Amino acid sequence: MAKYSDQLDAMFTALADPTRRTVVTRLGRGPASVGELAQPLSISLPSFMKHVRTLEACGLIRTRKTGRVRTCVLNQDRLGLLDGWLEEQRRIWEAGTDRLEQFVTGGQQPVEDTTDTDGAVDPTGSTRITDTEEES
Amino acid sequence: MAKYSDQLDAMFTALADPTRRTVVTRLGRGPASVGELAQPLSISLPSFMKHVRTLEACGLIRTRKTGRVRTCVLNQDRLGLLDGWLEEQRRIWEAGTDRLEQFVTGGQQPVEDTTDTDGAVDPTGSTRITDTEEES
DNA sequence: GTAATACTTAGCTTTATGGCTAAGTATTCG
DNA sequence: CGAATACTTAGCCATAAAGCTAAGTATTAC
Repeated sequence: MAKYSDQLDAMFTALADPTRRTVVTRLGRGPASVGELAQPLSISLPSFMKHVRTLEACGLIRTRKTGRVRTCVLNQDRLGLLDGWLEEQRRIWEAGTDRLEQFVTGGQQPVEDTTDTDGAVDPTGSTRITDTEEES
Repeated sequence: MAKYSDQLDAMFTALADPTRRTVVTRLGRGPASVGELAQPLSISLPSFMKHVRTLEACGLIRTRKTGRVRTCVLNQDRLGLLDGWLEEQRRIWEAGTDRLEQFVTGGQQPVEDTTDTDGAVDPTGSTRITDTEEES
């Protein structure tokens, strides 16, 4: 079972390259062969194939070889992994916003980690970031 | 003006690392100092600082130094860049599904490339991807 | 004023990426 | 059958990424 975190690694890494995003976008319009995909991209076929395999490895596309042609198809569902992560983040920081509101209206420390980190508290004595000066 | 595509590069690259995603998630709960963020991550401070800079460079976090402490804050809005890209993709492949339906019901080529160089279209801008589709 | 704290800067190492050429292999065309 | 087509495999290179130690530099604590 590939860990969730590893899947995100692979997904984000795959999408971090403009060539690969181009492929994803193009495949959004429908299936295409490796050659068709590579043709407009001034890149050698071997180099392009690496991108194809990267996209396939993270599950974003699926490919199938028929005769001498390999056809690529977008696996739209896979983008749900990103939606999920974004959703998760929003859920977390919305909870944080609630705490902040509670703080503003009620008067508690708005944050100060659950889980990790430790109890080291803001040395300025107030939980603010908007304070004094700047750096070099 | 940093190109939209470059911003996506930086954003996806930043999120491709589990350490950095951990930081984003942690900052979703509220601001924290560099030291607080690094402490639970068995990594040297200099190494950790690189991650902080990477996150800052892509706009996902903002930092401010007060005294000897650098505090980091999540810039939630920046995740909208990802939402935007995902939205764009969906729009494209939903149009593709329409064409496919047209194909199934009507009888045309369901696809056939529209030489694009990336989803290198600023979704906030005006340049649409158009997608002229079908000819012949 | 001396120490401890919280980063910073420098410089180095290892591994991963992205791209290329040359040389196959399997199919399909004439 | 022989040639053209559509990838594949096998190296090889240059650059970027991620981590480390050692040695600063401000700040704050004592």
